[in-house]
Amino acid sequence: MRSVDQQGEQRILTAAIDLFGRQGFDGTSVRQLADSAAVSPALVIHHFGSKVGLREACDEHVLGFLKSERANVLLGTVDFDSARGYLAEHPEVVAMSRYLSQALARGDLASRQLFNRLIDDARDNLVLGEQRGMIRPSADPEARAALLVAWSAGLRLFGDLVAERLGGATLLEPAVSDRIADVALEVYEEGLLSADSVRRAMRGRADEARRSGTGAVEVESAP
Amino acid sequence: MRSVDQQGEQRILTAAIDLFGRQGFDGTSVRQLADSAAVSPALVIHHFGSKVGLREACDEHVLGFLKSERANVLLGTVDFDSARGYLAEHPEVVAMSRYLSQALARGDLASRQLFNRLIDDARDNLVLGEQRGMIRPSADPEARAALLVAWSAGLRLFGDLVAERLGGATLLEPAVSDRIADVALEVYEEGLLSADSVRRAMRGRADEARRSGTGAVEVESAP
DNA sequence: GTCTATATAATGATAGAC
DNA sequence: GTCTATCATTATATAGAC
Repeated sequence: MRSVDQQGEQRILTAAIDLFGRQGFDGTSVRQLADSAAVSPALVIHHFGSKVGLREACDEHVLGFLKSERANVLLGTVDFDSARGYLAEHPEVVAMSRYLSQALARGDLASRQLFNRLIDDARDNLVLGEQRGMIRPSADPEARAALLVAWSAGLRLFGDLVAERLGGATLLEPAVSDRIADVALEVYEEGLLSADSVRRAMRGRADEARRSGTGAVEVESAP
Repeated sequence: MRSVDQQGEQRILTAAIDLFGRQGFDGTSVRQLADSAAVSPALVIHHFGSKVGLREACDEHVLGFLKSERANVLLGTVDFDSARGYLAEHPEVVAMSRYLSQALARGDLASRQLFNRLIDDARDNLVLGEQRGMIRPSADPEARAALLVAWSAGLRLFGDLVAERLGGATLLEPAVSDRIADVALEVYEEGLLSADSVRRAMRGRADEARRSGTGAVEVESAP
């Protein structure tokens, strides 16, 4: 009956995830959405009640995918090689990844829930990794999970700018993702600070925490 | 003459950096801007030509501060202790930091320039750190700088959500920033992956890069 | 420099036919 | 389910007085 081609409601949802993800919620009008889905503006409202209702439907759809088995592709992985193959065959997931970043950047209630869910998953995965001996234990697993999720979300959000800087168009290009994966592994394997610097910082933190920073480790891009 | 109190133009600019940073460009109307600056909407247009013109003026203002000597406070530092004191005395810098994140998230031309400038600074600082023996050398300094800037921007952008998760309101609260600084140092000092895991990954990368990910290091929040 | 008043365009949403 | 036509609101921007 209706299974051969996408019907209006589904097309609208797909277009919304794409456009909201690329232009933001405010930057996308109902008319633009309707054009992109090849329907009338009225149909958008008819199916989803309002523009906000449509956004909520998008949230649910992406959140539903996050709970699926292939969510790790969207959530981020060191294993770019396997992710690339999957994403090449499932372009709609790329759009969901963009949408996810935009949703997080919004800072509203839905994004707060989303962010907390990501931290939950990250913490659980990290604890699991600790138990398996793959991840170094942390003195503050909750804070570490939160930090890594924020970092990860930043890379996802600014992925195109990173890619552009490295001479590519998107983070998913092998030429770009290989370089990023390599330097990420550098940090994840060995850290960023030299052994000397670490020793100095340790001393500084323990003994001179109240001194106003002269001589402390300062480097852009640290938090 | 006009130095005692801020005149309209300056008040508008200050209000714009604040509101654009907290609500985004699209989410802030000229009327709201005018109210916040206690002027008429027409004066906003008179001084800056258009709403976009006002945004460009904000970009320039923040970019100008980035070139100043205290830019490291805004750009990020491991040394939260010294940053806190400065920020407490210069609340307008907090607003600029928010604005910076929003500007980067926009993804337009200005944000691209901004992002590239941040990477330039980061790369230079990292190279300097390498020469001083404080930073581990990287096989790909350009990519590492880009990655760290994206991470840093993510933490800045999602700082409030991170803080909320850790029971605070903002990243600048000592109760929050201490925990984040500690776990960031964990990663920067020792890395994230255990020695075992590193050995396994090295083998996997070298020999089995084409195998579709089974057994590879996978953890949410990795890039 | 700053205001009031207003023009003009775009937006989200509705009514009602098919 | 889907459309055309339209409403009410809000947006940016302008004109011209002070």
